[in-house]
Amino acid sequence: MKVLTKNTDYAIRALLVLGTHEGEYVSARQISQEQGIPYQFLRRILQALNKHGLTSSKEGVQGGVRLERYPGTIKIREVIEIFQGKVELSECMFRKQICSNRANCVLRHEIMRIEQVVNHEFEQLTIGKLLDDLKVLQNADSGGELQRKQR
Amino acid sequence: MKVLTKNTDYAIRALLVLGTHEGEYVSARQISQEQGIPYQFLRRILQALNKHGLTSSKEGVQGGVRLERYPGTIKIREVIEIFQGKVELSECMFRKQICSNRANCVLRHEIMRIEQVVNHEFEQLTIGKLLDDLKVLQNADSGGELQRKQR
DNA sequence: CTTAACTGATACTAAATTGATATCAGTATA
DNA sequence: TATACTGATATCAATTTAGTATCAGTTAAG
Repeated sequence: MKVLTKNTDYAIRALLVLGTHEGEYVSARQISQEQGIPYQFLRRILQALNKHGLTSSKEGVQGGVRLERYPGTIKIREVIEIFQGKVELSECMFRKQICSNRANCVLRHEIMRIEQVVNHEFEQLTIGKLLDDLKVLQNADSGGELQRKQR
Repeated sequence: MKVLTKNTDYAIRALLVLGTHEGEYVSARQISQEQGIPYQFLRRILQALNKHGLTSSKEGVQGGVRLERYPGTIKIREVIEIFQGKVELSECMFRKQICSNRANCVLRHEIMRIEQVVNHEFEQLTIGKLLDDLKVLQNADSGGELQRKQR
């Protein structure tokens, strides 16, 4: 049971790359190469991030994509919702159906509580937080793909 | 993004029905009707629960399925794992790949922390807990499918 | 001792989702 | 004006999900 899809995965990684180049345009090609993300797949992901205002783009030579918001304000929850919709543990039965059955009500209550716990975690985690963690790692050890690209 | 599939959903509901008839065999047909679960689909689910020892079955007339464990010991996490495998937020990249990329390491660390939070919740929640909640509801209000069947 | 109510075990199908690729048009810079 | 870019889609294969169907065997009840 895999909760996060490739879309979300790649989006987060792309945002991390952009976060290490704040203010600069970075091309899809470069992100693709740095992170090993299939180019065309990544392009669609970046277009979605653009549409949702997380990033903006510049066409033409020397164009690319850049962050439009401070990394600390970009919640992982948002990213997940762009590509996978709202996190719901069991949407069909517990949410959409009229709760005609007490068993469903019970389940719904507990399930929704867990749902809130999960959402809270994804709400607290931001691209900024991940970038901070990255910096700590880079100071402790000089390896790492993102850092090398900063040279 | 729906985390729990129908398999898990139906399995939990079937276990709740069985929990209200502890020790007795209940037929797939009856559970199907009570909970509105497609009969053949439910049969496969019950066979899986049998194979994993949560229930046992008796063939022939007056046969059916019954709980083999105390409801309080049946964790929702187990049920999920039977039908959806282990809860992993992002298995492919963060877990299976060698962590050659610092960004992945960072993600993995945070993702695994959240993963633990989620797993802890599903570990704490048991069929017994849900049955207790059910009883509280039934004492407060005489509606409810499961209760009616107990007459 | 036969019928009917059951489970065991699978095989099959349709639809949705996921991951990935391809194409063509337009834009900006060197 | 060639080239390095994005915008916008269209298409595709593999997998997963939800659901259906079938046939064989078992047991209780009449």
